[in-house]
Amino acid sequence: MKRTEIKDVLKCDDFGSQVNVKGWVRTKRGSKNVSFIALNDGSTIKNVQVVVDHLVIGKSMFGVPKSTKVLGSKDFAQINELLGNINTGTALSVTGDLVESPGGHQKVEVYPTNIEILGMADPKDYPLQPKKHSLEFLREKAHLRYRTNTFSAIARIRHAMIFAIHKFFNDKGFYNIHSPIITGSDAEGAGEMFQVTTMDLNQIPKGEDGNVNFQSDFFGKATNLTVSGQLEAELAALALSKVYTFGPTFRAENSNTTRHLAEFWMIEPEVAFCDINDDMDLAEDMLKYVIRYALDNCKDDLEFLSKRLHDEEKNKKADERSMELIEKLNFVLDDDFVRITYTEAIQILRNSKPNKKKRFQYIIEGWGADLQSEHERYLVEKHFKKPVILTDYPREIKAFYMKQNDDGKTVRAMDVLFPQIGEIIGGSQREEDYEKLAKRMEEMEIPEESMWWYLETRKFGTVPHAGFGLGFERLILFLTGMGNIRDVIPFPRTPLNCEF
RNA sequence: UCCUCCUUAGCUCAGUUGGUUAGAGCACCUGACUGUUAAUCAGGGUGUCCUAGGUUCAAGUCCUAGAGGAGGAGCCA
Repeated sequence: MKRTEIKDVLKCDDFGSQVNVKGWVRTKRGSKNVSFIALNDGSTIKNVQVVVDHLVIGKSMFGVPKSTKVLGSKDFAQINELLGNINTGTALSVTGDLVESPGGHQKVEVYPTNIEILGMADPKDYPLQPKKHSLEFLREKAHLRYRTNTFSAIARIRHAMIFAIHKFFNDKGFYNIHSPIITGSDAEGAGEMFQVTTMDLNQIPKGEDGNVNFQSDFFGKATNLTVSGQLEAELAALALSKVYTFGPTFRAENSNTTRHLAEFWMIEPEVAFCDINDDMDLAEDMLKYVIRYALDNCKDDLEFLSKRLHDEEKNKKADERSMELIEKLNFVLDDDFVRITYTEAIQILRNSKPNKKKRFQYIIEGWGADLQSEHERYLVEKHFKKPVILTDYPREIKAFYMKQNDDGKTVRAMDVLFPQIGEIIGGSQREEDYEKLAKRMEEMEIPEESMWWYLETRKFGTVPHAGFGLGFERLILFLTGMGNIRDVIPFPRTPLNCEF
């Protein structure tokens, strides 16, 4: 019989019809004559309840005579063995009647005439119990944590967001670009890189100067994993007009926080004939689109995660609790993001209470200081109480490729700041003037010879263009209300941790 | 990389000023129960108190070092 997914079974009202469901047991409860099995197949966060009448299953599967009433008789040995092998984690194929549930917690349930055990799970060894586990414990069981409500919900939302992002850009006429994962450029300027080599690390060939000789390496030169697809995306945008990348990104920073991964996924749109204002519009539109998509398509999972967050924060003081998850998502949709310049932000921060009362760990003295997370959080969570886009940062604290303003002091950077997670997007209008770009690279000691291809786009038909980078896992953090980025990617890579 | 905290049963955790045989809830095992909703009821402790040294008559508890984990900061997305 053809399998029906549980999400469809739960929607069905064709009572009396035969169905087959397959899935993994979440809990089994039972009394002498009847057992209740909650079965989940990942198609939805909801379980289907399988109600096993011991006499009925005995009759249909093992030919136990209808007249049998003595439960201890040997006719029941097979039934008891079957039920004994059904535990949390066991994989089952269940065939039976779809019936309207007399219980209050579900509309339908399955009344089986046949149960096949597809894969057993010894309850003495299976680590997941029908109870709340700590996220730290589940991180160590990353191979099994998909089988929990929290992590299956996150997985489904992650998928929905991947799809929504592609749909958003496709509908707007963007082309998806596969930027390279192995790069020969060591000047992407976005952080420490992982080296890629096939050399025997015990016998590294050295040149006469004592430095490593990469000529015998696979590519004949030093290579790394990409830290950004932006530079390649710019090349594509200066031919295709509107492009985006969505790929893995690698940073070898020794960052030990709830917001950093060594391997993460990044979305980087790049648009020609576009200035920083268009760039901000695009960023705001995209964030609102995908949040709207999640609210429209991931309702059950978001409701579960909202409840989870609420339970988690029960012990916190009222003013330390976060906003209810779905309310928070709607809140982002309802208002325009605040757009202010770095200079205006400094003014606000200098006059703020925590700055005057020296509550900030880093006191804002004057223009030019880099903003710390405490300052960003103050602006977003206390002052404006909505997402903020900061623009026109001092050029000294930003990357070489950002377009320089006429004031000679600032660049057309824009950072989108969200509550709790801080910087979710970093972007800029790019410097399209060859002379200015080359001069800035020289000042920042970026070797021109390794970036000749990038510079050539400013020599041949250069146009104003802009783009940004969105950290995918930070988006998922925000959407799911989770507190640690290691819980929104299936197999997190962080310093000293590359399990699975 | 810096700062702070944590590590006791399968899981979550309690364990007082150092003092008999180290505890609870859940899980698990045994049994009871005619429809449960993280079922309930009765019984059962299943332990390298992270590791290695040290102090002490006596260490889960104090000291030193190490390992692992978490939170915050920096870097950033």
